[in-house]
Amino acid sequence: MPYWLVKQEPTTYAWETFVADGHTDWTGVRNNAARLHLLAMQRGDVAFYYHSNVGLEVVGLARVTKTAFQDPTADDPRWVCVELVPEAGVKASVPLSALKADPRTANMAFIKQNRLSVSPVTDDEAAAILDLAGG
DNA sequence: GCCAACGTTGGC
DNA sequence: GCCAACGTTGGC
Repeated sequence: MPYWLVKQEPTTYAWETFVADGHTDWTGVRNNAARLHLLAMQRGDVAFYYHSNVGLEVVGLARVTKTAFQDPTADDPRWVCVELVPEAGVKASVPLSALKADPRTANMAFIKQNRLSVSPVTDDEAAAILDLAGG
């Protein structure tokens, strides 16, 4: 089961807003590496939800409910988005500092390339994040 | 406010 | 096709 990490600034679209909405189309990705990750997402995959800029922590888990389709906010039809629904909040949010400090997560793609808005998470990394989040 | 990392653009 | 310049993003 593949895992992912999506990040968003809470001032733009906070986890709490996402929960209130019940679902969202993950639009606005304009980076080719992130685009390839969107295309690789399968229905049922879990994505960790990370607050960038403000908060700097993993705050919840989302589930992919629609695989990649054309991003309606883009002129170029190459850009795609997926639909996500909030799955669960985490017991304890996991700060970036904890991810960096833990050898199990210190080498995550997300940490090495923090500008990527969608990045893959390995099974081991996902287990470690869930552990840090209190299960 | 600064700097590092990365992608894009444009001149050659 | 290369590479310097620039813009954007994100963390500190």
